[in-house]
Amino acid sequence: MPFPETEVPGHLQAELMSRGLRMTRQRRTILSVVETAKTHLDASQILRKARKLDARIDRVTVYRTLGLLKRHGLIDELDLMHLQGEKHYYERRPQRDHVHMACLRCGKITEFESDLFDRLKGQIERDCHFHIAVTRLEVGGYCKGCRSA
Amino acid sequence: MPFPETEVPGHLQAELMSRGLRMTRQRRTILSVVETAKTHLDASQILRKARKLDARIDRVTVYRTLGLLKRHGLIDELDLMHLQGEKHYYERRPQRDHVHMACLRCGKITEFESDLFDRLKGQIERDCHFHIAVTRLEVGGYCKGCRSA
DNA sequence: TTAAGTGCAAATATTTTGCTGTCAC
DNA sequence: GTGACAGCAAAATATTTGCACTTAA
Repeated sequence: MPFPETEVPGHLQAELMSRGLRMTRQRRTILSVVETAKTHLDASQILRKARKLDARIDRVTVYRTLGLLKRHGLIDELDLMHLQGEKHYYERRPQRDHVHMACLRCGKITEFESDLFDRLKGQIERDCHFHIAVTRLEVGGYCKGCRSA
Repeated sequence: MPFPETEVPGHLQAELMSRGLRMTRQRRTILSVVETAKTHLDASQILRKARKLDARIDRVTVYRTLGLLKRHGLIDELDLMHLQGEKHYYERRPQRDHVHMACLRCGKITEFESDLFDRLKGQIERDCHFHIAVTRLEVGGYCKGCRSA
């Protein structure tokens, strides 16, 4: 397999169709925006990018499609420590959960994967008898550049 | 010392005063609500409880006081996986960070402290050269009771 | 005394809902 | 053909801001 499962282009579309959901013109457009995003986008940014591909897309449809993807566990919702208002950001669900670090000074978002995080999740499942469906680990602080500045 | 630092009654008030902030009747009331809360409260719940102690408190003052406590690192803001809408919940900053587990079925919130979490934070600080100011680890899933039901 | 804080009203931001018409299957 | 979906308008929810009045220090 040339790409990891979640990075195959059209993966989201294939997942939704395999669940018997209808693939509309609008959904295809929104999914492609989410799939090709290089940063964490909020609903308004997704709407703007989707409209560049197809002007006939309503804001509500973006919200409904994001809700759909969320409910099916295909994307994760982030707050990024509410660095800029109360909006939510979205990313394709990764194979491996990661930490989101938000610099409180420059606003930069960094991601970090860690065995300790994987082990912590295992510990939670075992010790708390809690079946984890989704995780969100965000830390706010100061990045390397901003610490020394 | 009879109580851990953050649980001393009046701790929040003492902290704010030591930082040269004015202690108004309204602030005292709101601080006491936050300090004595037994569960995670949102702004509206805090307002309601504060008004039982003193009817002359405005919703805006609650928001401003919560913002103040947040900026001074005296309380933490939680989303609790947005289980009920987009409101935020607040808790006194604990001595030791913990995981918040939110059951997606029954809505129960559980807290869990873990050495692995402490170690993960240490790893982030070292490996990413990131100085952590605040953390938020929330996991959504199914609690023991709901898994077996 | 006076700068910080409060209350009120209004604004802003984000997301959701009701309903009618449209389109994927 | 029909039930799922989209668009539009409006509502709901949560929070913030401007400004005149009040009060802690």
